[in-house]
Amino acid sequence: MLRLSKLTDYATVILSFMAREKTQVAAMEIAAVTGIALPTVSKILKSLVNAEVLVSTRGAKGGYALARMPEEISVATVINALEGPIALTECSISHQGCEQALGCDIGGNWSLINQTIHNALESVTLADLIRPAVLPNEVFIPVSSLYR
Amino acid sequence: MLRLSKLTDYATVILSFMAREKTQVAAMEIAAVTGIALPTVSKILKSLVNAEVLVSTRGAKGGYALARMPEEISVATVINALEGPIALTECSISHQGCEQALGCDIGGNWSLINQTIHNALESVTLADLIRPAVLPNEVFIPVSSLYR
DNA sequence: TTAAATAGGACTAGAATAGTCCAGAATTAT
DNA sequence: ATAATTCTGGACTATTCTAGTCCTATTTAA
Ligand code: FES
Ligand code: FES
Repeated sequence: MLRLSKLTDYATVILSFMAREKTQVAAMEIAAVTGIALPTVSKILKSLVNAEVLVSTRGAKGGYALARMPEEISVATVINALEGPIALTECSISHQGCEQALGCDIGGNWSLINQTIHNALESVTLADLIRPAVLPNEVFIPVSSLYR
Repeated sequence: MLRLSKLTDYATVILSFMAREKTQVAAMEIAAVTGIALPTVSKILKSLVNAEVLVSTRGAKGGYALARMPEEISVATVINALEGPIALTECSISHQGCEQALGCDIGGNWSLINQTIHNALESVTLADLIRPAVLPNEVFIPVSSLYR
């Protein structure tokens, strides 16, 4: 289904909240507001700090805050923080030693696809996500999916 | 990591082979050529038939063949066949009843992202995959060649 | 009728994800 | 100082998803 992991999804929710909040907030507060369990929130925040998307302050009155402006935090960065490098195929990452299948000599054009997708994700920022919604009218849902 | 499932990867390998072959081939033959185990090949082919990417002929001398020209089979279609609808977030699919997190009111702009990615995958066909390779960004130049 | 294929679906094992928990370190408040 | 608060790092478990296998039925050719 080419989906984002749940954790990444949560991350965008959390970050959206933080982008609106603008002030430093504690993990517990985020958990309360979003309805995501504290340990899970905590885990996500830790990943985001490691990826330098957030900065943290320890101790009483501590908490988390965005490391940069929402305009400068791309969706690609967030996905990267939670799920590692964005790439569709193995060979796109390692670029060597991929022996998925003996008869495979695809290689080339996949990286073009990967690049395209990466660009798409890189071009959307947190700021875009919290904007009222540009709404591209209709979302296309394949008929076949309705019958599963 | 936003990756394709292994099965989908296999599918592209198999389809690439079939696109070159052009004639009807049996599952066993494909298994032999690609090095993928027969039951697995079989499973994938069945999915592709259901998605109408392939047509099958039963009985002795039966086998599989592309249902359309390689130019008319998009990567999006293939992914769809193996993994279901392409969408990054839950709400993009059901468009209702997504209660991932209480505080979430993202919605809108994600579908823009989804749409972009879907377009990217829709615009690449089987024919593109088997083309010698347009080779974008990184091109590997053997060090040895630099000294000639 | 027999052999060669695909069709469909059940099933198992393994891997990845989601989620929890705890002991430790840093900071502030008392 | 001491206590309370809050993040840190990693281990751990449970659950879900994926990959892969296998079996039985059906179709077709010879
Ligand atoms: S999938 Fe990596 S070489 Fe084909
Ligand atoms: S992720 Fe679905 S509503 Fe927010």
